Amino acid sequence: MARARFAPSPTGPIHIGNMRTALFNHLFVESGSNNTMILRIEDTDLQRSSAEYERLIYEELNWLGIEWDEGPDKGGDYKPYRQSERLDIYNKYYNRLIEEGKAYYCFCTPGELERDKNQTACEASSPRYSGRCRRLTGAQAEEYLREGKPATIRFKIDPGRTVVFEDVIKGRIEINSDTLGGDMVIRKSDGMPTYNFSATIDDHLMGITHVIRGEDHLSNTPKQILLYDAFGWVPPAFAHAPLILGPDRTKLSKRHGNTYIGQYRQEGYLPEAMLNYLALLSWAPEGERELLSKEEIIKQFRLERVTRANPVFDIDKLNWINAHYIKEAETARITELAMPYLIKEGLISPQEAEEKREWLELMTAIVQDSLVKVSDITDRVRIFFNDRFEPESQEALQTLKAQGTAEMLKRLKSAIEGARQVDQEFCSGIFKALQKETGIKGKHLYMPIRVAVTGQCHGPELVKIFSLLGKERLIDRIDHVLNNYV
RNA sequence: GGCCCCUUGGUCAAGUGGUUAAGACACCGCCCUUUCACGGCGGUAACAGGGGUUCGAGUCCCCUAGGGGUCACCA
Repeated sequence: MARARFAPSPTGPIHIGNMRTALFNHLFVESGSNNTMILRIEDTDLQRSSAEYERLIYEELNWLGIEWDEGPDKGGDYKPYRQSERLDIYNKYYNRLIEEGKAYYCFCTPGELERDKNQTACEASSPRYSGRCRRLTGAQAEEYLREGKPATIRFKIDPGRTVVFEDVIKGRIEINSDTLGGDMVIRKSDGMPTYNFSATIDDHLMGITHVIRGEDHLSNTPKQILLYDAFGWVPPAFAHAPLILGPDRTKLSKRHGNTYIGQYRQEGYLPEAMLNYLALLSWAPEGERELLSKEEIIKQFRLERVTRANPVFDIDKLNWINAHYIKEAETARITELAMPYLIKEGLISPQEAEEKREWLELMTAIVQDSLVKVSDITDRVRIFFNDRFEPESQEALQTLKAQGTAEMLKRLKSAIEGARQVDQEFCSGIFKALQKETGIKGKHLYMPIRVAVTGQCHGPELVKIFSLLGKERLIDRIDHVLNNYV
């Protein structure tokens, strides 16, 4: 009966690291029976949050197959699930802390705080709030409030306390309250709660039993535990997963190329590949098989088996996994996914994408096994579109200029003209016959043919190329080459 | 800088005091293929360093070094 939550801020496209956090929550929830996944939108940063980014969160989660039982779009017994709609709730708890003397209004201006910070910066330890407004009397605070002075609310953090908790992944963690920066702001002067406050209130009120998140929140945890204590609540279990690093061992960021999950989707990575790879970062299955379906991963997943060291994001391995799933996928699906790339590349029109679907699927089948990501398809199938190509290189051109090529191609052309179909049977027959008639064999036979029908020295099997292009186009291409390059 | 976390091959990682220290990606080689890709087989390569504890340490303890995180009226 565990309840876990994924609580993103709609302040940008969803990052690889966030996605893995969402995934770990999902795997954890699904690995038990009767567990619940909650999606909570933490939109308390008014400047940066937007409805569009919230929409994107749903879209990306759906793409990867991460489901939730309660959320802004789904409702649930603990609604609302958007923090900006929970302000009344937070008010109640600020007041309670103030009444109990555990929090107070602070009227320090940003300038004052800046000055304090610069002063303490000289000291060896980390900066902390001076506690100036803590000493204000109730009457003074009332007075300032009446004057309309901007105020935050601060939660008292007494020094000399040791906060201890047992992290499901990291183990026992002990932190001294001296290092927490002093009394912390729980309500900003714009009336919004700060992260540590709203997360704590909501996690408690929503009955969250397991907080699974990135390691960057490890240092927030003691502050939150102090809040739980102040309210007399029992904190949930915490599980902090190590952060994903770039190849240079710094936190994964834009400098490392694609960091948003949507970019991978757009490049033609399959969700099952992404999910499989992400699950393999900081976690390993018990057996030796690494290519696992979501169901298989769920069956084995346990938070306790998540590693503590930071993994490096390895695009090579993702590519390998993705290529595997592309090979395994239905050709119809890959064809469908390939359409936007072919259209964008100008290889086909949107109408052709529909009308010539059957042929396009035959084409996709030919190159499917060679794709690392779906977008690779454009380069692989380009040879099937332009009938007026030039030989790709000097080498290709030389191949056509070889002794006897013209004669051989003419014979090939007339054989095709006379053929019912250019299929496997036709091909093996005509290739054998050409060998006999012209005395050209091996590489010297196949290469000129390949170049004559595609312009390239490399590509799929000739038979497949023949049957896909069909009689007319083959003849047309051979004529074109005969007239211009031989 | 203070505090916290971490450290097995280039990368992901198995390993919970006794192993020839798994496996995967990448790389290299061979095979398949009259091309490319796919595929098959094989190979190179690791316990950060130093002290302890122990009959015995990748596994436990300490120190050093390195990496990461965090020190906001951002989440």
